[in-house]
Amino acid sequence: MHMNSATIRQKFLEFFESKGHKIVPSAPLVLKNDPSLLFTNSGMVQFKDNFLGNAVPKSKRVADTQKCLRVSGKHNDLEDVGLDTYHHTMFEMLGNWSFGDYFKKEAIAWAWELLTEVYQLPKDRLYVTVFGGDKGDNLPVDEEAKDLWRAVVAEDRILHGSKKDNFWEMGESGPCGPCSEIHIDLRPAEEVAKKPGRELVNSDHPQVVEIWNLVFIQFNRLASGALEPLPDKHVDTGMGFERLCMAIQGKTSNYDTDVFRPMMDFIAMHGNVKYGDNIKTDIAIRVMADHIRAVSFAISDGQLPSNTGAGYVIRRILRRAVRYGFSYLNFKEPFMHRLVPLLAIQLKDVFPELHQQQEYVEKVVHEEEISFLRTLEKGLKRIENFDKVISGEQAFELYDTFGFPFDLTSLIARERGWSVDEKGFNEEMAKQKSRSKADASKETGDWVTVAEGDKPEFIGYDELTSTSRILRHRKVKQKNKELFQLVLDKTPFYAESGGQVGDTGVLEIAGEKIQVVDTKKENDLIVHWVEKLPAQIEAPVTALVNVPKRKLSMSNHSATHLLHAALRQVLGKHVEQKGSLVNDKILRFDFSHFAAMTNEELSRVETIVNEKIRENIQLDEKRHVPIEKAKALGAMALFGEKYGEFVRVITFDPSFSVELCGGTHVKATGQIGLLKIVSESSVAAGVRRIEAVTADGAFEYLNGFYNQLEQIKSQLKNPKDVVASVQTLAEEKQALEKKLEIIYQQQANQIKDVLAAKVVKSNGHSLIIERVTVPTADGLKNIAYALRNQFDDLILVLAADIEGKPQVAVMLGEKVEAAKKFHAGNMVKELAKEIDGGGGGQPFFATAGGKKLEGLGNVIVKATELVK
RNA sequence: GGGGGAUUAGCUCAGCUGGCUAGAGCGCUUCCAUGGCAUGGAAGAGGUCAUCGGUUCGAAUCCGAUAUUCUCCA
Repeated sequence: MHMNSATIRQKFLEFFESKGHKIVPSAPLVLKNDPSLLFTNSGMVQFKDNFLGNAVPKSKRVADTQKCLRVSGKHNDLEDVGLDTYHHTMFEMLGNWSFGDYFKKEAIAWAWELLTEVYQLPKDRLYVTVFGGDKGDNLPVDEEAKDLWRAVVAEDRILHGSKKDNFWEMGESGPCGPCSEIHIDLRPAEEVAKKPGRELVNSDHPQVVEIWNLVFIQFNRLASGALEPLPDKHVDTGMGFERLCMAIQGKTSNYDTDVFRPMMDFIAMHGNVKYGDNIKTDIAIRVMADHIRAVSFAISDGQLPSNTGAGYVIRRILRRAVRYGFSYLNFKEPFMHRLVPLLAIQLKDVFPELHQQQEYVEKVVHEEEISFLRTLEKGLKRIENFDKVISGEQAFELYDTFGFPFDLTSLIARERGWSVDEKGFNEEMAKQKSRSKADASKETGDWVTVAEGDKPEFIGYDELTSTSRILRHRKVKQKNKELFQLVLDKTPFYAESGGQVGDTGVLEIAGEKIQVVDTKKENDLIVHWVEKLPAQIEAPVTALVNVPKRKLSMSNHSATHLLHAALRQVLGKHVEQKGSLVNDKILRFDFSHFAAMTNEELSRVETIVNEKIRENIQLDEKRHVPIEKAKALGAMALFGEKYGEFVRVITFDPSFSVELCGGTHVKATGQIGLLKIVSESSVAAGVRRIEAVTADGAFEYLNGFYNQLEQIKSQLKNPKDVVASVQTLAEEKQALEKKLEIIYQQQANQIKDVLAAKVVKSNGHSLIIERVTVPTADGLKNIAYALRNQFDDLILVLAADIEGKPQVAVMLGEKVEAAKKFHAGNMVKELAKEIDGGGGGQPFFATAGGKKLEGLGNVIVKATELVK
């Protein structure tokens, strides 16, 4: 049966919609507020809070296709992608969920119905697995699932799986449970006849593969390792979209489906090769076709390539693709960015965020390619200095310090018949890793429940104090520093999010004051970071936010909205927020724009914002607005931001600034007082950064300048025009320096002439041995060089008094130097003894300094003897 | 967050273990040659060697701190 990939995806969503599921959009690829994960790596990530009980699900039945990214983990490593025919960095995961609603029965029946009836996959090629039990966890075989399968599948197609394959866990701790997988055998009939597919399930055969995993979440794993049953049971399923397409379209590789093939043909055409002709070029084509997806979607979700964290992963993925193109397809110029439009069109209807930002993504990719190609070029130059045997340290330095990939080093070495010490390289790498690990070690303890409570409530939009209770706490150990995390039933503390920093403040518990050093979100949980636990953990807590700090943050945050709107007015609608930081000192706003802003543009933006401040526009805050309605109001939603069903809308003048935002804001813009832009700079290709200060910060900033100017003015005796005055001063200084230089030169010349007149001809040499007084060592040098230019048979010894310090200089003429009878360096060393000093230099010119000024006379005497 | 590197003329860079009065190519200015030019020739301007401190007779070079930037690891 033939179906294209778009149809396959659509049928999945339609199927579950018909079974009462709500179809939701994919969450962004890049995660915020989750310390345990950098990227969405499976469909369930966006529902984590539902499983953890921290959030109420939007609907009890949900289905979607989710963008996922995997670059490391037990089954996945970036370096494997492209080598085989089934690993990917970015992939789509189709999934259906039940939150305390249906369980194994429906999940199993529907999965089977979809695969065999809608997709018409052959039943005689399908196998299912069920959890076979585990002694360590004291769990039996999942008989419930097995019975349900028996209703549709022959007994001999139902297999038992180990804990590794059939018991799913979110992480070290948290919700988990047994799972049931559906596998398909895609081998040709003659091979199936030789060996039954059931023997190849879960044995890494590229054509006997898992296509769907149905997870039945029924336990919670504690940090101690023990399991406790969950009150609500959930279903979490995930089906790899690309693999499903392969199965339905009857291909033997994910890359042969219409998900990848058009892209690969495009790459092959421009690389002047044919896919399938050569294993090396095939790998390169797959790598590029795969990686551009991960990179493009990460960027469209707001993650720029960078040198830390998630951004670094994106950089690595892009660089790997460039590397393969460079080495095997001879792409010496940026090429990857040209794939972006193809991808944008292909997935326009599924993930519109890329299509909407196509130009921006292209630009970022292009710039990143250029910079990496430059890195490669520098590395290639460096390799030219190596020879035959490249040591592990050399290869590692090239990689670690200069970013030159190891496989390129060994490739080049192979081409030239050189050798590379790979073992040595790996050893250096291991050292680097252990250094970093030692630094990053962190231990997180189990949550200790103090009191039961619903989802903690944030009341900080309206209140800055509250009377609360501690719900739970835990210990976190990081770099020998012990901190505690507290969760309150309700809190006025704002948790870091949307760029605004977390609140600090004090918790008062039974007379004890506990400092809150930071407040952060962990998924939807508001976590207060404190340095110690209160003695009376169950007593009521008075929570007091640090008000002055918070107010400044509010001022900066509201100003950010005004700035955003003003930028769109001045520069155009292509301006989109790409990041922001708001604290009590400064606001930083990153946005997409392709050129540096002119001073005129900056001042227009500043003027608009300050006008809006003076208009003292009242804050219009709407909570719980349905997202569709908010968008209809013209609210700016950000790419890469995860929004719930209901959102908060912040408006300052409906015709000026309407934004979806969870941050805290001033009651009216007048409270901002003043906004002053401090700097405008570039962060990446197509992204500019503005830093600004407001309120007290702006006043201090401008006052600082004012005071500085006052000081300068008074230093200059209060001229009418300070700027002109400074300019004149600088010009005069330069002119004076020139004059002084000329005078020094003249002085030196005079001394030189005097000395030249005292030349004594002796043994065919022009001898000058004199005591002089000069202002600087440089002057002494100049005189010596001038005399060398005058006499090619010169032997010069000068004993100088330079501002009370003895100095000796010896200079030889060209001929004397060539004769090699005298050596200035040796001579000066001998003479330096007389002034308690040391020195040296080149064969024809050397200097020495010392401490004993009275010794200068002896220097003359000794020098006279030396040249005899 | 931790490690390594870089910062020299407007631009791209050289300057080895401290010591040729800090260089090259491109660009710039002036002049000469040709009908024209990414033309050829000649002369010239342009540098607090990132900043601050230290070691030394002497620091672009060695050491420390700061700033900026590249890069690897987490």
